[in-house]
Amino acid sequence: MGNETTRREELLVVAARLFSRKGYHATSMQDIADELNILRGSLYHYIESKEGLLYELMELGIQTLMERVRPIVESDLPPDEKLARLIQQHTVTIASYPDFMAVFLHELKSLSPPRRERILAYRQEYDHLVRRILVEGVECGVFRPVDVRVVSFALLGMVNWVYQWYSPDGPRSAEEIGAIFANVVLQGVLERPEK
Amino acid sequence: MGNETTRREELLVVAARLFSRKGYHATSMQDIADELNILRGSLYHYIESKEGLLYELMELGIQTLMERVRPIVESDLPPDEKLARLIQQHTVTIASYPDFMAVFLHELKSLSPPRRERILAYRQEYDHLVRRILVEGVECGVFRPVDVRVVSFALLGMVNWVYQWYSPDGPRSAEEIGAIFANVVLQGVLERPEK
DNA sequence: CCACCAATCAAACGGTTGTTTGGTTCTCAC
DNA sequence: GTGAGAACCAAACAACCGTTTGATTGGTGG
Repeated sequence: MGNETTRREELLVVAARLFSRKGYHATSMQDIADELNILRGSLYHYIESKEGLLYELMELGIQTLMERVRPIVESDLPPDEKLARLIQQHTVTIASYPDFMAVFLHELKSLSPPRRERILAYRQEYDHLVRRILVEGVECGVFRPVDVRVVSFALLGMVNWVYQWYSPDGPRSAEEIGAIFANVVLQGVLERPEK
Repeated sequence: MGNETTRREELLVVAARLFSRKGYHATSMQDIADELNILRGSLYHYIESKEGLLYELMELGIQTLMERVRPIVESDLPPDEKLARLIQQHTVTIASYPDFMAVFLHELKSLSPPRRERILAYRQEYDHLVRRILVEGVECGVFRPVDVRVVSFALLGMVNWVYQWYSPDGPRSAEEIGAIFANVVLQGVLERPEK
């Protein structure tokens, strides 16, 4: 780790930025090479192919997300606390690595079937983590008896959308946004009468 | 209207399907022409350019959404009822035209700046509609004093994400999904003690 | 000082891209 | 039955694509 970045990591970061801003197919090897001040053929000293590069970026994205969220799910906190922390952690992670996360969320269709299958497996694993919390909460009566599948999609849409509008210069930090999200999902927006 | 579809409308439908499945840049004029059984040069009898075609599809998407949602916002229903109906209508619209909506939500970055600006204006207009309901609800005490900006993004993420997973063959109709969404946003998932 | 190796260049490859041009076919109104 | 216009073809255009090959550079350990 430390402060040194290898040339290869530099390549990955540049590619993630370009892929997320312009899209995978709209970004040429030329574009990436220009940013690194080398010729486009030279990129193949670091990567196997353009699509291999895309796959690597997406795998990095989903793995980062998963290793940050899994400990929460497997902890022994009460379900409502787990859900709140998951929502917040997911939000913060997306805000921390917006380029990688945008690529991961956007470019699944740009992968060839075998690689797409592998990323889809990751994604389903992650979906399962989210649902486990909901099932747990409903079973022990902390949550109302909601449709777990639909609510988990609602939740994922809410947090995944963050990369579309979040800016570090905005009025709220990623932590605050995560907390607001969690609050809405748990309590709803409706004001309640005293009794 | 009626049952007759012109060749041009056929083109738009085919293009929307291909753009949404493979992405704009990954879809060639060849691909579109093949689907219509003509040569790719012949497409220019109907459209001005590939990007002009994309713009037209996106405009169709956002306009459809807006003309279905605006009457709800401008009605004189109470804010909680307005919000529930907006969420449901948005969900149903996305489920009804998934190809057009996916293109509208995904391909903004594929437009050149002038056209992108115009679509962005539509989108901001739509965002404004959503926020108006929230502000209204907070002001008259029906909603808790939430951060309107962040909550509106939460809400939009939730409903926009629908195109990623909805299937007409799934266990729930778009109307049901919309109702579940509205319920979560209004009430939250938390069970509440009797008193 | 030599040998190695990572990093990069230079040049070419076959293929595809979006778009233009000018001509052809077909249908239908008058 | 002739003129008009819509629908489409055939062919070409320059530009760019991802990838491969073999040579070259510069630094570093022995």
